[in-house]
Amino acid sequence: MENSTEQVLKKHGLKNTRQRNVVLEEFFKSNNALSQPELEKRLKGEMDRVTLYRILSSFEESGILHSILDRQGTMNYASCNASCSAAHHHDEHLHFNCDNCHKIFCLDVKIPAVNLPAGFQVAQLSLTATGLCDTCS
Amino acid sequence: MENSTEQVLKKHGLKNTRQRNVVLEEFFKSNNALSQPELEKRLKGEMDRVTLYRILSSFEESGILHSILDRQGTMNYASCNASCSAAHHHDEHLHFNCDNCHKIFCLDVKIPAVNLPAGFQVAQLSLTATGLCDTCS
DNA sequence: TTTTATATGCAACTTTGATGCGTTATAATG
DNA sequence: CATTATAACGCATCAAAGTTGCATATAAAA
Ligand SMILES: [Mn+2]
Ligand SMILES: [Mn+2]
Ligand SMILES: [Zn+2]
Ligand SMILES: [Zn+2]
Repeated sequence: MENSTEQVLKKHGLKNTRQRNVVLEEFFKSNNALSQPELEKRLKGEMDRVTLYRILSSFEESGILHSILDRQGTMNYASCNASCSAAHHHDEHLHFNCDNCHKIFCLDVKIPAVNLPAGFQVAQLSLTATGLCDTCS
Repeated sequence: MENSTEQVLKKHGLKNTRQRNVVLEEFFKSNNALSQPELEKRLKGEMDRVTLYRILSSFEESGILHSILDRQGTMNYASCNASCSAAHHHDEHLHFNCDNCHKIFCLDVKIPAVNLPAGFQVAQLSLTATGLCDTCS
């Protein structure tokens, strides 16, 4: 009987280590994005700082997580939806950064198309909102 | 006879120091945003690293520059338009981050309005595009 | 020209992140 | 189940970005 974090690791072809399961559990428990500093605080004693960095990178590369830069330049991570893979991320949605609780939410809001001046070729768009989240407002 | 950087400093009520004029000249010479590391490289020997940080902060606070976070989390700065002040920045336009030359351009493209889920109150929107700029494409 | 507030330089420190390397543990294979 | 190759981990070390405290220098006002 495998738990769900182990299933996710297997599905993405990653070795089933204690540290990876611990990190993944944090995301399963949270409904918003988690910053690297926050994760480091929560997992102090559980694993080395460097291991956390490497796990986050490998999770992003394999399509388990996607990264979000907040207003202060801090790296945050959130679960990807099921269709994400190493080959392609499908995370072009709005990210909401609450000014009060500082949480970051992935909202199911599509990024509108924009008209750019001639010569500019868009590869990717990112849209971030600041303000008050639904619980803080 | 004052040069234009001195006029800008006076207009914003900032002391006219050699270091501030040197920093401001870099922005007058550039048609794209400048990153902190790039500025530090260019102004090595001209002033202390800490002074540069403090000048950039004061310029942002007084509405001379606005800050832009690029994809790698590096802080960049660009000239504000004439109507910006300490009280309010008017820099809600699209920022284009070229994948090739890595320059950041402030484009005169308004950020479209978006519909958020109930409870979320937007204070500010930021829209960033990556791709190829007009000279690289 | 003096005075005073502000800006600067320098030292020290923190945080975030990267890299090299020896050791440990996973998972495949026999 | 035992062996073994390889990937992951822990630890040490380093670098870049940014902050803070304090003494000194310098604009700008008096
Ligand atoms: Mn997201
Ligand atoms: Mn801009
Ligand atoms: Zn909130
Ligand atoms: Zn370019």
